[in-house]
Amino acid sequence: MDPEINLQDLHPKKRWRSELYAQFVLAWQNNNQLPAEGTPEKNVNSLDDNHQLAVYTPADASASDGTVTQPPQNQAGRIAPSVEAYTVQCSLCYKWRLIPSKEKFEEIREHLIEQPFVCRALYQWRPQISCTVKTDLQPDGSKLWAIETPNIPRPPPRWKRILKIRASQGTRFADVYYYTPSNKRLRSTTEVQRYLREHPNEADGVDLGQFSFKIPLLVKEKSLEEHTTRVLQDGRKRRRMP
DNA sequence: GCCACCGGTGGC
DNA sequence: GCCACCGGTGGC
Repeated sequence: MDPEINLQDLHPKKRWRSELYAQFVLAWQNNNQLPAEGTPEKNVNSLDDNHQLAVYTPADASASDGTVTQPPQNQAGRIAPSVEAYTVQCSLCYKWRLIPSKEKFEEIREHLIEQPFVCRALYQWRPQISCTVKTDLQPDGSKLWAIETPNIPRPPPRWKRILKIRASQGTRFADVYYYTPSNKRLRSTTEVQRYLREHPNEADGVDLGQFSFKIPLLVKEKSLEEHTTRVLQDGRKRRRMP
């Protein structure tokens, strides 16, 4: 039986903040490490094969999203980074757990507030997992992290939600796009609205509430630790950091 | 000509 | 100041 935290005990604001720990890990300069096409990726430090984690890589992105076959380049020839892994922080022990797939991540994210993530939720993939197992990943200066908004709905069946990191860090660091079942790219709720109106055959059972164009908040690893510590101090002083 | 990408801006 | 939205444009 999973232990459960009592959300009622937390001040709403603190509760909100304490549940913010669904995060992307972004690989910033992974262009030198693109795995050969079709090669399963097993690069996650400190994990053994039993864990069978699939890390979200550029190669995976091209396979599952069908949107890119080559790393995109901007005018300067720089390769845009892409999301390398998805991780969620356990609401009990605060350790980071890698999520085996983007789809699973979206599933967790969708209900993160009502169902805070706990290590044991990964039981299906990692039978030995519990809060006593050491953290999957530690901020080590090699990655960029971005904090997701909790409770973003999963995209409708056959639709895909893509976070596209920009190659040049100008006004914003990423964009969210939705791809329709017929692979048309939409970039705002008004475009979604119009598309659904003009394609009633694809609009069945689909409504605007299922879409969110919110991009995650980019944070430096250092800030991430400070942020985490601060929230811990606010919310649960007696908990130990992983 | 198309479209992916990025910057600008208007509304809040 | 933030962010949702979309126009412009450069590369293909």
